This record gives sequence, C-alpha cells and structure tokens, in this order.
Amino acid sequence: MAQTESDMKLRILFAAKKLFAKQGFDGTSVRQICEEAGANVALVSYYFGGKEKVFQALFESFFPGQRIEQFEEIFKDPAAGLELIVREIIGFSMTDKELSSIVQQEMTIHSPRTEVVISFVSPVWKKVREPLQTGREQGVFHFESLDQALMMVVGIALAHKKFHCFEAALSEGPVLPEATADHAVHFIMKALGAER
Amino acid sequence: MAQTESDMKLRILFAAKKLFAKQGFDGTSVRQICEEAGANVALVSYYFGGKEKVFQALFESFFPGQRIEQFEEIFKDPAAGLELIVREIIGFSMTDKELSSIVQQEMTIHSPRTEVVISFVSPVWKKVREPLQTGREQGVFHFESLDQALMMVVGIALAHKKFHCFEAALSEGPVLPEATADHAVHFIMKALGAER
DNA sequence: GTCTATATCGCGATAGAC
DNA sequence: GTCTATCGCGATATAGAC
Repeated sequence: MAQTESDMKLRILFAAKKLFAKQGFDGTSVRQICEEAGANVALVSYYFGGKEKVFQALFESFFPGQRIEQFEEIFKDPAAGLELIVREIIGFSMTDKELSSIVQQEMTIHSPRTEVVISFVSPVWKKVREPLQTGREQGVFHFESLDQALMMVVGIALAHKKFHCFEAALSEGPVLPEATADHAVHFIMKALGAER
Repeated sequence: MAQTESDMKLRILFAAKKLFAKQGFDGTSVRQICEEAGANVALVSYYFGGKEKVFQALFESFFPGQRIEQFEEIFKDPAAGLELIVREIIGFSMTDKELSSIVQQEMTIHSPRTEVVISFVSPVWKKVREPLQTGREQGVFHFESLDQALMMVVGIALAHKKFHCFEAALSEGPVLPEATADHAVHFIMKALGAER
C-alpha cells in the first residue's frame, strides 16, 4: 500500500495517453479508454472527474519540465545550450512518442485543452530562445529574425514526428532515433551559420 | 444557372473547412457546419452523403495539385527547383490557412481520413525530394540522409503554422507572409550547404 | 474501490412533406 | 432543393448497490 497512485488510476492514464495519441482527444471515448485499461467506465469520473481532467492529468504526470532547469551552467555557451535543448526535445519526442503526438495535435487546433498544453510547452520554447538570442549577440549564430529562427528550429526538431505521412516518399528504411538527433542538430547549426 | 455547384453546396464546404481547421474533424458536428453555412442539417447528406464525404470533397475542391506540374523546366536546376516548391508550400499554407491546418492535424493522427490526406500530400513530398536528390548528386546540396533532409525541409516550411502556440515566447510582433518564405528558403539553403 | 443501471444529452443520418 | 421530425446510437456522467 506504499503506492501513492492506485494501479487503476495509472492504468487509465496510460490507456488514455495511448488512445489520445492515436485517435485524438475527440476521437477517443471514455468507454474506449476504460476498455483499454481494463477498468470500469465509472472510474474515470471517480479518479479524475471527467475526460478533460484525464487530459490535464496526463501532462501533470508525464510532461518533463524540470529536466531543463538542471543544466544551467551549460547555457553559458549558446551553441552547447542550443544543442542540449534540441536534443532534449527530440529525446522526449522519441521516448514518449504518445505524449508528444498529443502535444502536436493540440498545437494545430483551438480547444479547451489549448491553454493546458501551452502552459507546459511555452517554457520549453523560451529555453530554445535563450541560446539563440545570446548566440546571435556573441556572433556565434547568424539569422535575421529571432522569432522565425525559433519556430524553424522547433520545426526541425519535431519534423520526424510526421514520419508516417512521408513513408510513401521515403526510401532509406526506418529512421533511427540517435541518427535523427544528430542530423537535426547538424542541420540546425549549419542553418544558423555556427562554426563546427 | 450557369453555376455547376449550387451556392449551398459551396457554402457548406467553406463552413466545414473553417470549422474543421479550428476544432478538428471529430470536434466539429454536422449541425455546427450547417449552422455556420446557414443550411439545413439534412443538406450535408443530400449533397455529399455524410460528414466523411464532406472531408474528402474539401480536398478534391481546394487542394492545389496541378500547380507544381506546370514548372517542369525550372526543376532542371535543383536549387531553383527546391526554392520554387518550398515557396509553393509556404504560399499554399498562408493562402489557405484552413486547409493546411486540416492537413497538419490529420498528419498527426491515424484516422479513416489519413488515406485521403496522404494521397493528396505525398506527391508534394516527392516533388521536394527530387531537387534534393539531384542537387546532392550534382554537389549543390550537402546532407547525410535524403529522408531526414526531406522531413526537415518540410518541417521548416510548415513551422510557422504553430505560430499561435509560440506567441508567449515571441517578441517581434506578427510574422509577415513574404518574410516567412524568404527566411525559410534562406534557412534551408544554408542548412543544405548551398552557395547563395 | 469497483460495479450495474440509468439519466441525459448530442451525434449522424434519413424518411417524407412541401 | 429545402424543410421538419424522428430514429437509433453512443457519448459523458452519476446514483446507488456491493
């Protein structure tokens, strides 16, 4: 009984994460979630208080926020800092493919969940912004618009998530996790005009 | 009476495009669409045969496919060809923000609509792939993986679509349409190591 | 903590009047 | 071509038994 969260609560959370990622929030029913979790339909209300609350609990439980705060000193060097945060983003999006899919879905629509997602995600964008800004001031990076650069860096970091939509246009077989991060970092650094 | 499509059919189509873009397919009801269009609920079935068919009709009516085919000769030059297709993609995603939002939504989930979207979109990815490949062979572009490069180029081209999610992290005010394309093309060319 | 049964609602789709 | 009325279903949520 030392467990804080009951088994069932966690099982529901995992089931919801899986199904939201695959089918979207609106495309997933509470019944489906409970069937996947092996739980009774009533338990979603009992544990969370509704489907929307399950969504929120998903982010509170699984979104990695504090990891970035730990490496403060490395951010002294803009190039190293940018590489770190980009690798963190890609690492997250490959470790928890489900949650990162949910993030991407919600980033394209306006829903009652948008606020929740933004509150978790925009601190990360700000962490990307920091090394870009100081890097430009120090002459390490070269670009015209900070806003544009920020969006494009994030666009690259998350590009591989649309993989399944590209399959018909690809030829080199499955994309390897480590290779993706290396390629993305290299691509970004070249685009920013950073010496390597 | 010279019009092929009735007014009402078009009005429904436009209403659906607007609402699907904002709320997603599953988050939008037929009733909502018809209210927005000023049409009766029964007309969706009458004109299209159901909600799914409206989605398909959206792509058949508004997705620009043949535009790319027209500029065959410019594709002789990989750099010019890549720039053209990237500008076409960004141009489309800014001209028809709604349809391109729908594309992005559907690219992140697995739904009965996925097949439709992919059938329209993957010819475009293949058009991006062509100049990348011949450009590398000719020594104009430099990158390790063609698949990775393709995904990252598209990632950059579509990055600005997540704009509203970045707002809290941006500082330079609204992003201008023409500037976006210029920045994206410049960013891509530098990343690919193309001489400018 | 977990279940069944049910309340209430909104959905997509259609039959049939006009 | 457009309407009303309605069918049948599945949704979320909850009351109350165990």
